[in-house]
Amino acid sequence: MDDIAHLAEHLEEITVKRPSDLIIEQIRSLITSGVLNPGQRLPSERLLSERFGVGRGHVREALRKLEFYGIVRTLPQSGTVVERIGVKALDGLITNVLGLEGAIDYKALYEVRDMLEIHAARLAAIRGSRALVAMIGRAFDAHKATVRAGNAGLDEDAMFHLKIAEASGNILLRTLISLMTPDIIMLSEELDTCREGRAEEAMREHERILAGIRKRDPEAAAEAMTHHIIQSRQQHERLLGEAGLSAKKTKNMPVSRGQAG
Amino acid sequence: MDDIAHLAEHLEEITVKRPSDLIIEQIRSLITSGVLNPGQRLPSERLLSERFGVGRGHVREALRKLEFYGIVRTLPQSGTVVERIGVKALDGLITNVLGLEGAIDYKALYEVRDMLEIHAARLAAIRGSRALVAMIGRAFDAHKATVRAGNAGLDEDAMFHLKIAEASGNILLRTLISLMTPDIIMLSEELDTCREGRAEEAMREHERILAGIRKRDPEAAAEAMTHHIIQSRQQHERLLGEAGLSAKKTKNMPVSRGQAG
DNA sequence: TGGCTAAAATTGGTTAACCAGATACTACAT
DNA sequence: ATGTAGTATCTGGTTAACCAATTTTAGCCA
Repeated sequence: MDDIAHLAEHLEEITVKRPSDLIIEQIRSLITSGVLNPGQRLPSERLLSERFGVGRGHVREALRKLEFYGIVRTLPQSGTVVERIGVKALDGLITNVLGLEGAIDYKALYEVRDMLEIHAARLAAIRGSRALVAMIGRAFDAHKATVRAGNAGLDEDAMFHLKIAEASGNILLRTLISLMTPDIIMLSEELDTCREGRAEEAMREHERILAGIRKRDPEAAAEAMTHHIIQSRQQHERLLGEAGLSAKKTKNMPVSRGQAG
Repeated sequence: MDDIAHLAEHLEEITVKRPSDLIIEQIRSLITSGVLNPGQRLPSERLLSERFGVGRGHVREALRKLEFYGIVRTLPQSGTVVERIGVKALDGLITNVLGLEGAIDYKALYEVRDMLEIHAARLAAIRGSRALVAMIGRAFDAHKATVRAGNAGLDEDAMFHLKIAEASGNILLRTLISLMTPDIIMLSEELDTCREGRAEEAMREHERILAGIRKRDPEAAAEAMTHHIIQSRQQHERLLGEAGLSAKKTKNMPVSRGQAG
């Protein structure tokens, strides 16, 4: 049995490249080699699938991915065309698409999220409608009640942030914050970040953010959100350190997942 | 014929709801009504498809979408489970998923992009590796050469920004900037933003950004990027105004497109 | 009774066949 | 020669059937 254990040491992890990624690579080389030019129509899905010796589903998946990143455009019953973008940019973009290996480390996630949340608070103070600000207020009340009842209130905490994102009036901002929310919630749960009165603390920080938005004071709201986020982050980093997970990766971030596993 | 013209006035635009979105709504009501709890397994794809009277493909598309937004998780040959997140947050997240109607207006796109690009420049100055900073330099040289040759150089311009995003060392940031790049390029092309020496101007602004990154001066880099972006934006807004397209929408932003049309 | 094994049913993954709409082509009338 | 109607073909969209891995369950043995 020791032989096997010894053998195992030599087994390197193999990366099973997805069929769709291989197809994307092929399409990239078609573009960079000049066989396929911007604005031009790609071969039909059927042709591509039989040429690659794989089901049409995989070809479709690859095309959806490229369409998602704005590299091609599929017209129903007509065909798929390469966007009219310079070849260098196309090459760079496709490289990025293929570059999203696995998961994203939390440090990266937090960095982006912080930026977005702070700006969302600012925008909510500037242009959040009366109704949406009232929604934020209700979300805060729900959070407060849950925390006062002795619960962690992660659920309500997240809703508070989502409502602010909604009130920002920027649908893209809202969507991106929405995308990151599940990971934040699950990590918080895993680390039990709400221990030792942190839930109560977070609630009070929320109160300041809400006050800033209600006063229509963008900088106050942004400052309060910055403070809240710094506090949360310190707590997370401390707990990640305790658990020895300083470089922990997410499992859920969308950009890391192929759209069809 | 006047009758027909008159009739046309009364024809309201109908929204053809995607099958996948209808399925998502059903799943949401299963969750909010308590029939389906967080952590629990969804019915099989087969059951859902025959229950909804639609092909399994549509069910799969709906599940991919929900998985993309971190709401469910599909395990191969095993089943799909709802993430262990509070019901309120799940409801809010699904609402957001369904809320992404059509396209995104450019104002929203620019707001988010600006935030991200400025921070990317800052991070690139702080932690961009020597090799990556050199890549930014080469991208700048290529842009400069193209502009000096009298071309718009949109392609090379985009590459410069992408390289900075790469040097930021934040893969998520890089991905998000990458996502927005095609729309920016296509709008710039459409508006012919590089007219009247704007290309040369942009190139000089790039030069300042590059200098900041090379000096490892984060704030200088961020400031230069801010200046560059303000200039670009003013140009864009002016031209959008001229063309009477002040509320123009994108056609490509990923979050607005279902992953599988 | 408890634990193990093997077979059957269920799962998502994959492929192939079919459908309706868009396109390109051809024949015909002008 | 040219514009046009009709048809054949090709496109992506959709569905259904098949496959392999997993899970469950029934049966057996200690």
